[in-house]
Amino acid sequence: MAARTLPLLPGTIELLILRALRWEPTHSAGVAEWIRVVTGGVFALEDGTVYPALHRMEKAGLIESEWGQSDRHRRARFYNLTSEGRARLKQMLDDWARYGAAVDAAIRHGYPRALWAEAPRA
Amino acid sequence: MAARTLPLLPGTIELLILRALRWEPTHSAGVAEWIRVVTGGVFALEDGTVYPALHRMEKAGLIESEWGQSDRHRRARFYNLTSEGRARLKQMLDDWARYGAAVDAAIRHGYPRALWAEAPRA
DNA sequence: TCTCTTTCCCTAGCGTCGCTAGGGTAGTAC
DNA sequence: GTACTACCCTAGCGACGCTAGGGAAAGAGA
Repeated sequence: MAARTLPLLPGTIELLILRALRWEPTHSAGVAEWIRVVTGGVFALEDGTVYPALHRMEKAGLIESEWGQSDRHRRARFYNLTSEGRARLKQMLDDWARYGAAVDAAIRHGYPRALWAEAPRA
Repeated sequence: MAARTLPLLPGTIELLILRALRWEPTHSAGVAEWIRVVTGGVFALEDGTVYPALHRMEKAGLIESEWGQSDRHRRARFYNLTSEGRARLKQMLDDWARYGAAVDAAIRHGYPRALWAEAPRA
């Protein structure tokens, strides 16, 4: 577990989508609805945001899809996690934890520069 | 404090930089170093990442700068928070808290869709 | 004095990604 | 059969972080 650095967090959507699909195959509107509900409305994604993300992720092999029928008897494309997607989810959860911890550490840091800087090199 | 939705977090850099400048005017390399140290190396930003961010933020009035001398006797541009920058920092801290809470809520959510979905509308 | 290294400054260009805006089709309701 | 809803999709844009370059100034050592 090396002290790998992290890029500056694009792709929270990916994490949320992977998480939304963890339980059962779901179509786009269902994913968006799940995200909206469980985040208390903090994230409210439009169609046009979710679809490209889903397509990107399918292309990347993280999810797969097939046509089915929605609750309301409409044609709908249901997405499901692949094993690669599950691995990715695991990694993203880990990254998120480290990311959040790092930002929190910076936020809570209480000392001015003079006190954290190392002594001048020899 | 309405249940405003949040965009999907670009600009963690901005938060980190504002936080780095909270204590005293610091030049670019100092900011990058502070971020690297307090995040335990999780974020290691290059010059080319920090400068555009600083310029953007100065243009936006969040920080201001003047030439000075670094610890190592080099010409260096020291950045400082403006009052607008402090207000922005406050807001970003709040946003970050809500953002993190929302993502955490989604991550910890333990129920499949069938159990969170509302009953079908009348 | 001359060269090398370090420190700090800066920009161009690229790829990714979320978002807005728009449009299409199939099923249901009236 | 007309309106409405649910679900699908894409184009194009702007923002942003990143890579990859390069340049000037101060000190160190020969």
